[in-house]
Amino acid sequence: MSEKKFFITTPIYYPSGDPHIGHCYTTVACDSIARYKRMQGYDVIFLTGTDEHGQKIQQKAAEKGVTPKEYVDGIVENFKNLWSYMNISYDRYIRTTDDYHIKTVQTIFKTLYDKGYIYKGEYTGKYCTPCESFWTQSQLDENGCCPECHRAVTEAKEEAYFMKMSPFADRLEKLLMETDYLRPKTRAAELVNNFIKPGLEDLCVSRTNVKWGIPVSFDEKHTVYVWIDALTNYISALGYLNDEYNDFDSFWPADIHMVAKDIMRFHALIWPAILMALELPLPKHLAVHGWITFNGQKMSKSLGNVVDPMILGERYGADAIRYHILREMALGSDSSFSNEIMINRINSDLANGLGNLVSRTVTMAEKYFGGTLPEEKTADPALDKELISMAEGLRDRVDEYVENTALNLALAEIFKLISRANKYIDETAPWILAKDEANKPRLACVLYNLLESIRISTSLLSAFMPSSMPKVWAQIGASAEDVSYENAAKFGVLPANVTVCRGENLFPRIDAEKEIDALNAIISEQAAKAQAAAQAAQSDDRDGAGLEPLADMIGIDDFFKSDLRVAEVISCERIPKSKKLLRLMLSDGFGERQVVSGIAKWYAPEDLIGKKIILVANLTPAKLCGVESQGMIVAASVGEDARVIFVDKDIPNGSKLG
RNA sequence: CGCGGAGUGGAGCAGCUCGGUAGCUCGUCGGGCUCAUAACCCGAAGGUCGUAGGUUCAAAUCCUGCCUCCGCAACCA
Repeated sequence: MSEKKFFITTPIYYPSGDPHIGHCYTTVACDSIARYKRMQGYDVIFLTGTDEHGQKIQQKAAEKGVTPKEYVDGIVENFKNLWSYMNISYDRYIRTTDDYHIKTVQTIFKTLYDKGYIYKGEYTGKYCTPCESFWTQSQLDENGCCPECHRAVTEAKEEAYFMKMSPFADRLEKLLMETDYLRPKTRAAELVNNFIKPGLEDLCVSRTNVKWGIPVSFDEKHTVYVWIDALTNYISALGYLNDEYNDFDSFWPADIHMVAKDIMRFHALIWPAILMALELPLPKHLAVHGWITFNGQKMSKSLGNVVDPMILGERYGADAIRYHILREMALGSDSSFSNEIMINRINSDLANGLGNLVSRTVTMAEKYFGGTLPEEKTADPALDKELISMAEGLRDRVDEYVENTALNLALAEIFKLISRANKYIDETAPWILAKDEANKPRLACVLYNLLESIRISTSLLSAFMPSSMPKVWAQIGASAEDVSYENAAKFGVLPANVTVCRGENLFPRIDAEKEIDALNAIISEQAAKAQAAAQAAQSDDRDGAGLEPLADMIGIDDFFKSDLRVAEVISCERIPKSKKLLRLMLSDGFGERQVVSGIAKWYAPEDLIGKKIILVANLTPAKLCGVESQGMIVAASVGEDARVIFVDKDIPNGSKLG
């Protein structure tokens, strides 16, 4: 057991569907860091897992006619298969349905209650079942639906436990602004200004209408709501307040929690607050990365552009995918993914750069020396010095980048040496040396220097591309000892009479045009399937694809509660400060009234003036952006868009619909 | 005047903290080489560094106004 401990985590993923390349992104990055740290001699725990509770899982399971546990068991299997395929070396896989985790969560909940941080209150709000989220009225989207998934929300009011957040506001602000907890720190101001300064709201930490979850031990009708259940996985997996493991004292606080930007908020505010309440040390770093965008768009199932990492892996190899993901990823910003970028990257760096370097070096060693270099060598410092010093210093430079979670830069640094080695071949022109027997010692030295450069770069690369680097080592005749981390900072480690052995091409060059076509075909096929599936799921009606599900039956009386009138748009203008709102003056037959409508995205004021529309005339007035709205304009939602329903000009203003 | 980020050769980015020859990767064009996976190496073209001012001997870099794009927040009765 090493004295040096290192604890790194991915988020626990929500297994409501199969894993995709977004999950890969975080996990591959953590895996590479974990492997690198192990190389450095750290005693590492690399944790990943799944967040398996909540109403959405309950519902998905019900749809399939299985128990929630059976349902998540199936998805978890798929996650684990993908991780195994991608060579993810996690040490621990936590499932929030594991007994020991449940025990920890219940104990923490009770502790926080006893300390007075958790109290019983009442929650009112709109709840989106698929997203497992409560939303305030103001957070809802243009159709009054969930701002995340745009599906209908339900009114919910219930007794609930809350956790006080205000006691931690000052410390959270300091944590974000004055420490390097958050990476990149550029997002700290955003969090502080948006959430801390306006006053942190207390956090709803229990639910009564969700059965699939961890019961509150002292009040069994309550189920622990997502935060305390999910976030505490990071410590329950170390054995905090449970008997499953005994690593909390030696591995906490975590060195790195890595997350994507959509859950940054929870890890930057709520998780530290929970730890503060428990009086536990805070994690050292929260590394936030962006999303993978596909051709500039966010990846989404509805767009059908979710890339299945398995398909890519089968075509190009898991390591090529890992490399591409890691090389493109910069902390903070989104990274664009497109078939073209990926293929170009694989071709230029892996095939042309590294693969070809290994190939030409090994071939020359075989061709000129029958595979085994002679011991007698002649150095030429003028030509060799730069390559050697670059190789010797590489490890320290990569160390620094890994330390800062800048994996893209770490890889760039390694590939600088690979490029330099390719250039070295041209400078030394081994094929000319080979023509004269007298130059053999010099030739041997050149090839040896190349093999050493390859050894050093691939030793370091093995943390990022674990399955293909051993193949290189077999070709260059390097032993396990030769490619250790220790030796990565030394030049001259391979035996002087090293024997090489040519093998398969490591990274075959990809025919870009052909592959892009093939991938596009796969993607459109997927999109078609996704649409068909959506269609089947939504409704039996063949034309129902993409439509919202039909609402519950109501009586005619309910219908007549709403007073729908024809009205004419007299004037219309944008509301400054708002992207979405238009202010309309309507003539409703009785007089004029002002209505605010969130259609500025689709209609310019002049599109509406003089037109007749349908007005919901008996809505209680409300203020939007400070402007009073006395009614609502009827519009149809077409996917993300809205279309106003216009009516015939000869229907008089004020005519009642029914 | 909500908060924050960004605008640099065809594409993607670095440089801006601490002003002083505008750099990297890919692409394009020309050349070289033949050990290698039509790979490798060299060279060239291509940029008013969003815009208008200001400070300075000197501004991509500092200051001010404006424009555009992107997140987040407040609103789509």
